[in-house]
Amino acid sequence: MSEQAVTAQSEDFSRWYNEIVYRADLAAPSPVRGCVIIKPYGYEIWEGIKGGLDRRFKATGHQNAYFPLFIPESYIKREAQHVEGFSPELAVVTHAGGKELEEPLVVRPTSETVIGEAFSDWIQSYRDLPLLINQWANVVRWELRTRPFLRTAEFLWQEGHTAHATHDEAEEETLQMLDIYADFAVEDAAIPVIKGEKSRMERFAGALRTYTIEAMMRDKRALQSGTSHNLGQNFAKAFDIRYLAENNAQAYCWTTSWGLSTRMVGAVVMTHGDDKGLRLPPKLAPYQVVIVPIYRKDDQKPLVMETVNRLESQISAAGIRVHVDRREGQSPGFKFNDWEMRGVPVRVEIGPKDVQNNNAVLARRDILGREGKQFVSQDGIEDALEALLNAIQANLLEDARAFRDRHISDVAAYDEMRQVVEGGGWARAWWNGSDEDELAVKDETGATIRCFPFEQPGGTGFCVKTGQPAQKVALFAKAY
RNA sequence: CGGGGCGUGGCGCAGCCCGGUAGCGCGCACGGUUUGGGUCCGUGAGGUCCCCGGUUCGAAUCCGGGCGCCCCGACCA
Repeated sequence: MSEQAVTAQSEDFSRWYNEIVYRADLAAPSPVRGCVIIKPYGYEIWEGIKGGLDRRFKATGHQNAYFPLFIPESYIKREAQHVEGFSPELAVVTHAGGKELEEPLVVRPTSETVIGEAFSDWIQSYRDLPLLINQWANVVRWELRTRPFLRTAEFLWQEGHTAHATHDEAEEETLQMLDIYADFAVEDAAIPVIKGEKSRMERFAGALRTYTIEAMMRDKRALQSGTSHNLGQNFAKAFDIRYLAENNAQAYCWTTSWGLSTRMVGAVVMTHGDDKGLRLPPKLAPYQVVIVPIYRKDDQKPLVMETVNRLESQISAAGIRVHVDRREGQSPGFKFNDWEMRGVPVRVEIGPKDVQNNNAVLARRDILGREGKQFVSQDGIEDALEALLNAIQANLLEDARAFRDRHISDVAAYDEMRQVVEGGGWARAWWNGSDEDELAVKDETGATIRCFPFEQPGGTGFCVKTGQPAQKVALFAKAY
């Protein structure tokens, strides 16, 4: 790791992002174009995300299962819009076992089709419904341009797939899962998100409706951070997912799917990070607390380390993830910078003076310098840390929320919208345009409709593009 | 697929124009020094100079061809 400072966010945000990802040791380049190696520190963040979501899925009655990586090519083609949406980015296996396959196998870009096929076997009766399944998996989408975590050719995610007896139940499920994503984002990742519905253009290939949570990154670009789709009966009809109702009549199921990916790791980096590196929300931080021992000469070392070891077990026993930096070659100053780069929420410094005074220095990552430092007694340090971690979690959320709200503007005129978007902000405007109008906006301003927020101002207005009366407002932004 | 750039120890680069012992910074190993905000000094390990062909006594350098990667655009979780 180089010891030079990273590129400032203000200077070149995307360069900043790449440097942070590699220098904070989240990921490493892979031999295959568009793929990355997720290193342990990055993977632990993902594990935190998995844990937070999985708990919520289970609590709402979902079960995990696993479906094959390979999908017969013909499956993908069964739902018309689905093929059209995914064909360009499929990786296809044509040979295996030294022979050409009779039917090529697609490496799954998503699993609606295989799971739909399975569901049609599993579901016979209304008594089998609802069927609530989730899988943790890798998927492949051969994207033209990739960036670590934000868009890679292969990525990790969870995809939920459910089947229901009625449209309303499916809709309820779709919205419930969006709520779960939003709750996770806000509570665990400290990322404020806006819930809303996607426009027709941005809808999932084959869905009736797509809902999204949208987050604002530190460069003010929007990141779609999780989506939930009401698939209607489209996949049920393509894969013959039917059930026998109470009245002894056959009916097609109503299905949903919803996913959240390793992109969320990128969201955490870009929502909270600053020029010193990552700032991890305590709930997702692999290490919530790092202890840096400080000693001048070898004779001080045993004394300091004795205290450090004692505090380590004391803090760990309180359920706080703590790490002691026992590296010999580096100075404390180096370690301070290193852990700031890696975004550890709280640093504990223990030196000879602290040993003598039964003290410890706590330094918080979200407030750098003297202002963020405090001296506490070693007795009950775990309580002080607990409180501090909570405060940091809350502060990161508040910080991100304030930043976001500062950069969303209501606009009435098209020129105004163009201005806002050019300045990097998000524009909220009345909309009743067509697909063509939406495309035109993208061409002319670079912004897309991120969503029609659930939270609407009420009343009606005039479309920012067509000038016609409009029923709802849309959120426009440049997106990742 | 259009437009630009680049391939030289693990990483970042210089050398190429004008052919002649392959260099620098970081990192790594060892020894010492230092340690409360990125210590300093010394010693050392580490290279098919992207690949193939050509010119030449001699090619990282010149010529021809190929491959790969990065950035910008269109596509996208």
